[in-house]
Parts: sequence; C-alpha cells; structure tokens
Amino acid sequence: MNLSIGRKVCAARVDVVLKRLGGRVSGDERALVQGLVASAAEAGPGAELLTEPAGAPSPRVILSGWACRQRLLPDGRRQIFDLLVPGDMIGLAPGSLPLGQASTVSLTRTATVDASPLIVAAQRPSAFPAVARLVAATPAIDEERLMNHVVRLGRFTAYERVVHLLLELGDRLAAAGLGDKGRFPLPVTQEVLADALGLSVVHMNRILQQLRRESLIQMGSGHVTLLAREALETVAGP
Amino acid sequence: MNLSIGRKVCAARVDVVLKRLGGRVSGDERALVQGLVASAAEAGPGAELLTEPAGAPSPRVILSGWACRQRLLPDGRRQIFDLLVPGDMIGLAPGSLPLGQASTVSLTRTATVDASPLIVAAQRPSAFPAVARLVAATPAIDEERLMNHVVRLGRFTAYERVVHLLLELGDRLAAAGLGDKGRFPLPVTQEVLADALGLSVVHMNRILQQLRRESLIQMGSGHVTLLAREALETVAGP
DNA sequence: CGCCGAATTGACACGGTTCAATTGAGGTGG
DNA sequence: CCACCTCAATTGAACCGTGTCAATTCGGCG
Repeated sequence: MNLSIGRKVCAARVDVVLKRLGGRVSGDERALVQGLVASAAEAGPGAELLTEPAGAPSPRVILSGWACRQRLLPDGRRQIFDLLVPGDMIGLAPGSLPLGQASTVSLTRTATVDASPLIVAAQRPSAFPAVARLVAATPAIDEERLMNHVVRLGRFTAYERVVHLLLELGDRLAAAGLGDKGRFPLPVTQEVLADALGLSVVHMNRILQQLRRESLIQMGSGHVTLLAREALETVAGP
Repeated sequence: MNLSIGRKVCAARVDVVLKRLGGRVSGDERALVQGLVASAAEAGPGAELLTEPAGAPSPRVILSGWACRQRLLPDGRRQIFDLLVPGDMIGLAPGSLPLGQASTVSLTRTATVDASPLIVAAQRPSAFPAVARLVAATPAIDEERLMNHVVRLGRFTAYERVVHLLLELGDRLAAAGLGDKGRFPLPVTQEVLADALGLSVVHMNRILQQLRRESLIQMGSGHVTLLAREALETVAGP
C-alpha cells in the first residue's frame, strides 16, 4: 500500500539523486529532480515495489530505505540478487532486461518516486546530460554488479564474500552521499545478508563476529564501520 | 590466431544460426545468414574470441565448438559466467552491457563468423524480422541466464547445480538443433563444469558419478544422455 | 513488565575441499 | 604396432568450512 508523504521530508531526500548525478548538474536537471517528489510514496518492509500498474510497472527511484531484487524458490529458499540503496533506480526499461524486472521487495520502510520523468528527460541528452548519463549507465552498472555477485558466490569463501559485499556497499553508499570514511548505514538483518551471499544466518553471524574480533569492522545500531579498509581490500580485491 | 577455413564446412554449419532464428525465416534472411560464412575463422582452445580489433571487438556468432565467458582471479581461481554453444552470439552491443564484453574464451576448437551483418540487418525489422528478434532478445536471454546462475551458485546444492546446468544445456542445444531427446554433446572437461558451478573438480566428478549410478544420466565420448528428464526436473525445477 | 524478532551460542552432522596417487584414453614418435 | 607421453578422469583419506537444530540472550517497543 503506497501512501503519499509530506513534501518537506522528501525534498530533503532528493539530494541523494542529485548526488548520484555527479558534480555537474544543470539548473533544469535540478528542477526536474526536485519535481519528482510530487510522486513520492512510502512502502513498509516486505512490499513489492514494482507492482502498479500491473503488467507495466513504472520505474522508480529509491529516496530512502533499502530494498532488494530477489527470487524465492518453491521450498522457501531465497536468493537475493542485489541490495538496493537510496539513489538506485528500479524497473528501468520495462520489458527489456530481466534483472530490472525481477521481483523487487523493500527491506525497510522505503520512500520512492516515479522515475518516468527521468527516462523522458534522458531522451534529450543535450538538455539533461547528467540524467541521460545516469539512465544509460544504470543497466550496465546493475549487470556488472550481478557479475561480481556470481564470482562472489562461486569462488569466494564466506569470509571473502562478506568483506567484498561490505566494501561494495561502502562505495555505493558513499556515491549516494550516505555514510563517510568507511562508516555507513546497514539497516538490514543478518538474514538478508545471508540470503544475498548464499550463507546460513548462523554462519553469517559468525563471520561478522570474526571480523569484529579481528577489529576489521564494527557494527551497531544499523551502522557498520570499516576499521581497516586496506586489510579488507587485501582479503577481497576492490 | 584466426585462420580462414573452407566455405564448404561452414556452409553446413550456418544452419545452427537458421535454427536459432526459429521457424519463419524469410529468403532475405536465409541469404544473409549464408553470406556470413565469408568471415568464418577458427580458433584453438584457450583463444580469446573478442580481441580484434583491439578496443572495439566485432560481435561474432559461434558456428561450432564451445566457449565461455569467464573471469580469472589474481590467485588463479576461475569463475565461468556462462557456457557458449553453437548459435550463440557474443560481443553484441559493444560498450553496452558488461556481460557481453566479458572475457570470452574458447574451450574447444571453435569456428566463428562476424555478426555485424546481423546487427545491421536487425535495424530493419520489417525486412529481417527473425534476425531483429534474435538480436534484440539476446542480451535479455544472457542476463536471464546469469540470474539463474546466481541462484544456482547461491542456493543450490552441488547435486542440484549439476542437474540444473545439464537441463539448461539440453534445452539450449536442442534450440540450436544439436542433440535430441535428452542426448547432446558436452565437449568440455569436468574442470570447466566445476569452474562454472563453483565446485572443485574432484567433487564435480563425484556428483557426475552419483548421477550415473542413479541411472539419471549417461556420459561418454563427449556426449551426455539425460535418462530421466522428469526425475531430473524434480531435483532442479525447469 | 512482557513480548517478539533479531542476534548469539553450542554441539553436531555433513557437504565439499584438499592432497596425493592411480587409472584411463587419445596422440605422437620411433 | 607398440612404447611413451600427456591430460582428463577417477579414487581414497583426512580435513575443515558451513549447515542444521535447538536453546538462550539481547534489544526495542507496546
């Protein structure tokens, strides 16, 4: 169930989109992005983010909260393809690439806006260069991440997988202007991380403990701190 | 090192492409495909298939032999993203999706042809409907396969992974007109399968033995036979 | 205070890896 | 035609990374 929310809250949040657009954002683009908040909607955890209108879901941008693309197996097992953080676009290019159309579920309370205006604007690159760049690059970025995920799952140990994912999330959140210097929000349960990394919850927990014991990371109240980025990058190349 | 090869051999081989185009192939399309053999080249096992011209590799179609998209880790581990069989297109949409640009290496002696004429023809869907359909669908099919691979690696047991991959390969080869009724060529070593499925060679070997012991498959001289497709599909959903 | 989901812990079983050696099959040269 | 070579397939045994099961503790919230 989507509910409209206050303009004020969202206005503060669209800056993750501006951040993702990079340094050079024209005035037109800034106005375009700020206009997005009109379509803001919130969804509770567990909500499918790409349902309406059925059959032709509209693309959206996540302003706040986390989500994931996932597949559920008949026997209840779950594989998460990708974690989605504020600033990420979903449902791009309807009917095109399957990853963009995968079941997308919110993991926390999530605020999203309609991304259609961005798609439209992207068709005039001269007027909206940064938007066009982002829209064009998104499917490739997503696919690249999926490839990294395959390597993680296929050839990394549990320990390496966790480190590699944390480094990736750190980079992505920094690019969205969230978190800084190796400290960033991680508002998901260990079960979610386990389902992304193909591990059991118990083992996920033990790996995190090990990393804390080794003083490589620090966790608390929905945030992680990477204490020794160099050491971590040695474990799982950048 | 690519070498031109006899026209006659290739003429017999382009039918995998026609097969992939489906039932309705116009005369123009048939002529187009048959003209591809002019650019035929062979490569030995281990050859990189997307090298020339450097920086802007031309898209190609595999006429015979198998290849794979892979990534090598600094410590020698290898993860195979996808096995490529005759009729598959590689290097599509240069500069676009990263999967299409991944390192593509032949696993057997391989014959390929330049796929550029197909890309060009695909821009006139009315004249080349089947070609346009195939070219447009290929990136999505590849990505879909990559997603299935993530699920295999993340949430399937070794046994399930092997079965799932064999079923996939059976379907794909049937679509290319190779193999029939659950019997198809599998001209790769167990090490290749292991590197695709994230297993050790030894374990790969043991799983295959188990499947033979259970009379679910049969192997020999580079071919597999799926003896009980139903049972196999029960193990790893279609 | 009591509740509930999440995090944590311990014991144990098992899947999968590693190492090391052997067998088998195809190819080559003598 | 056979000896030999090489790479792939196979085997055995030991090891250990991960999963499973079942409690228990923790932390936020009504």
